[in-house]
Amino acid sequence: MEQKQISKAVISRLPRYYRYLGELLEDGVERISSGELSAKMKVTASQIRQDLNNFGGFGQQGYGYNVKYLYMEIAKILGLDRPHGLIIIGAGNLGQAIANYTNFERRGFIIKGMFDINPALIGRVVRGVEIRDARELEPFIAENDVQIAALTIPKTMAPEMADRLVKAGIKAIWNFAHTDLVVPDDVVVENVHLSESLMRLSYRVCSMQEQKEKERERAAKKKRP
Amino acid sequence: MEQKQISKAVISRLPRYYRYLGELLEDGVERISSGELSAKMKVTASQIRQDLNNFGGFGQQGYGYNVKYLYMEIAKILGLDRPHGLIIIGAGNLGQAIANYTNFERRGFIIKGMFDINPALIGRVVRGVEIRDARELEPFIAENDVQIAALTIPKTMAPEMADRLVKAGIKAIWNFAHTDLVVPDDVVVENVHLSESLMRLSYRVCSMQEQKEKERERAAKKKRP
DNA sequence: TAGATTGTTAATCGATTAACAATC
DNA sequence: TAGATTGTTAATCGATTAACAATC
Repeated sequence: MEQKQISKAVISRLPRYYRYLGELLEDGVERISSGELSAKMKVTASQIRQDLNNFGGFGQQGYGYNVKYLYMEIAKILGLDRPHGLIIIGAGNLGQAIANYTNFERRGFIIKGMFDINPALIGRVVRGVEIRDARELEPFIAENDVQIAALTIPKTMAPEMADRLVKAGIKAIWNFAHTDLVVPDDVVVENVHLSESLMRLSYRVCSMQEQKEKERERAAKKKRP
Repeated sequence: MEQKQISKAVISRLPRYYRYLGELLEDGVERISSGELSAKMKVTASQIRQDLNNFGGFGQQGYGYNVKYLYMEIAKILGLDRPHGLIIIGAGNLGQAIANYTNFERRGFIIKGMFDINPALIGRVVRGVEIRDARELEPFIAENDVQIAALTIPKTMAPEMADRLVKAGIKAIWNFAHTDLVVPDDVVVENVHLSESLMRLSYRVCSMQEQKEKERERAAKKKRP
């Protein structure tokens, strides 16, 4: 919760620390050293200490870190200690998957509404949340405390919808559409580009295959030179 | 398609280059310079040239890059020029969302089957793909050419299922379960941890808010010192 | 040829790791 | 007190950017 621009790399590691600490907490572990945590998480102890000290000294020399305290401090840093109103734009499978994931609500992400343009979906209820007509979007945002919009619609409609969301006063867009959105500087966009993730996977599968082939060749050459 | 260990950062940028080149191709653009592409993508021209030259010289001095050629070369690098058999483990909303995304098939990711343990889902057909009983998993993998498994099941069941997949000979796991999987070195795991993505978003929303408050304070102090 | 733009080397910047003094 | 482990500084490593010679 400090200033002086924390690096993106650090931020992206915090949720993973949070997850591991949550599991330790469930297992009844009271304290942990950076060394033990490092072994569990497969990162260096140095990195853990360095990362945490961006936000203050949460540990104690000779003791380590109190799991529950650190867990709650990271929650504060990530803003999980306060509620965030969330709407889902696009009530297809992906939108419904998000709506159905109860853990988000446990972390303070309150699903206020879902929207779609498909008449077959409008009116249906997913986990207690009604799917509304996308035309009702602007008044809904104005009347409800909504910070975040998850955008789970086709990429062709995404830029126009992003504009509407920004104009309606949304603070952040969780973008699942396969396109880059253009928004003002003070609106946060977090992209989840599944196709890019799958391509990275594909690259890694192929290079793994190549590596294995090369090894096989080398082995064959050794045997029969 | 070269060796000498390409950095992860480079790989993760390739799919985005690929996406932009695909759009340029659709728009009928024949050639583009690193400078123009850099302006479009909001990255430095230097980085584009540096990234591409990891894999060979695709451009031409004084001309730039041929869009179609570069597009196809990146496809080769990413392994999109050959088919990848894919199965989906977990036929809930998320699994169905993946099954319904036609673009994956256009990139060579062929959905061979879907699996679930829920009797209400088994037998249903999603985009021509039947949902099968998870007990049929091993023989199915043995008989069909399956490289990749998308894992869209709850985290409690994920580790056990990952073991089964590895034993059955799967090459890569596209992991949507909120947990880290332990697999042998030659099995690729690509994680999509949505909850971590949402927490990063939350952090950024909160720090944006803080920044604005600070600015407001500063402005107020100036006015009334 | 002159202009444009790459490929590539060198310089800078930032992130990670190592080391250790401070201290519980 | 002695041992353990943090917080933090310094060293290393890697990634990004700048610069420019090569060349189309």
